[in-house]
Amino acid sequence: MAKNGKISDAVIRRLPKYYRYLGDLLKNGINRISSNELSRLTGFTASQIRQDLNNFGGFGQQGYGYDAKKLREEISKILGLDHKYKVVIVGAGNIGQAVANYAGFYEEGFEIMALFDKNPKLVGLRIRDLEIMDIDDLKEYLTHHKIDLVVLCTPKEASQGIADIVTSCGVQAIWNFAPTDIKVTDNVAIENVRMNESLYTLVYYYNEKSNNFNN
Amino acid sequence: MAKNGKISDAVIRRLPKYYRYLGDLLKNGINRISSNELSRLTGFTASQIRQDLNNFGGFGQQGYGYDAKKLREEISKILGLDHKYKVVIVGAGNIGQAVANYAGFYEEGFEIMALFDKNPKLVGLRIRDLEIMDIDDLKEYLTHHKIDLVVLCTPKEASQGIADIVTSCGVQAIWNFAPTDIKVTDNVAIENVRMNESLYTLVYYYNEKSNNFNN
DNA sequence: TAGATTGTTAATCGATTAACAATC
DNA sequence: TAGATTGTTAATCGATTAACAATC
Repeated sequence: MAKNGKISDAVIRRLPKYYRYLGDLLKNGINRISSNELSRLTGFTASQIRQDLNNFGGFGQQGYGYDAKKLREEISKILGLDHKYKVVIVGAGNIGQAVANYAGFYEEGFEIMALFDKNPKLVGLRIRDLEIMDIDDLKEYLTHHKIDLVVLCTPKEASQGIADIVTSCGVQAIWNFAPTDIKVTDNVAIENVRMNESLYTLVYYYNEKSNNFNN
Repeated sequence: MAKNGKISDAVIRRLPKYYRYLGDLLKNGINRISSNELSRLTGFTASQIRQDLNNFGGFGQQGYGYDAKKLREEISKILGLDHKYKVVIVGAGNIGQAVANYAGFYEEGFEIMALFDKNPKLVGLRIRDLEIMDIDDLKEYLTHHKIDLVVLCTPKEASQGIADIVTSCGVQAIWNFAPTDIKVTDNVAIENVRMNESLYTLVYYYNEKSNNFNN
């Protein structure tokens, strides 16, 4: 842990992976897990796993390991997955629909409350049990509903404008799929899914491996 | 640069961001850029930017800065974006369709050659100018076409199986959107887009900020 | 030339790993 | 108890930042 008591981003970003594997273990009826075994599953070192978890408390037991169910619950609490979150999706194209349709999010407490789009061909269509609403009604909607999180699935030209609108309405979390950087005030959490950058990185490593082959 | 001469992953993952901002600059008719100005745009320190770029060569000029066009081309070469890549998408649901429909990928040289799906309701449908093919024909297709990259947009239960098939057919790059870890041999590049983990991380920071507010 | 800005080395910082005492 | 495995400190490693000489 850093001296200021803040947990580093690298640690936080490993927690979801622990959470996922613990879920898998429980599904397979395994209730006890050692840092060594978790290391084998996740690819992180056992030492790192113990360090990570000890940032938040001593969840294990010497000579035994960790109780998978209890540990998963603790990580759930740390991440905040023990709460429910009201979500609005802006941009109801493929990505917006993919998020709306992904059952896994609902199971973890993310409730899609509404979808908005600018395209008249999409407005009125139903995704699951939700009718896509007109983007012009977004501000009005947000002033009347307490929304935790907005998923930004608009073209990149529109995203900063939408971000400004939703944050001015009090939304404090933005999940951005547009390939652009969005500026928000310090009280707003923002997380980018950078598909472009991911693809370019993949291509770099693809070529690196191919080149090695030609050596 | 590490002693072994290998560029660190952290450096590689910053390159696409440089690449993007250089493109924006060129679009705005700006041809000259200093590390200081790039720092302001990207949020990385000027020192880091100079370090990063110098891993690959001295692309700048003292007293002047960098030529945006030249620098962008160099990064393009480093990442391998100066090549064309033949791409097959497996799983033609929302995510698969989103990738297929995203024009930006085509512009960067990624040619979608075919889409495959298991769902008979999707097979035969057209996405852009491509007919969705039956997953049963995937192996046959790959043996007759040299494909660089497979995009995995299947449910997580199917992804390892598909990965095994495509790598056995010689595909050496997998872009995986399924929320699971896939095992491949060392000659295959794999890159995961972990939407779940991204969302959980966002929620962590969202709660952290809210808690601060309540202090 | 003077000013600007890179390229590059050295210093710092933080993250990861190793080691082992504590203890179940 | 003996064996196992955590929690935690110390050592190492690598990444970032600072500084400045080189040079355009």
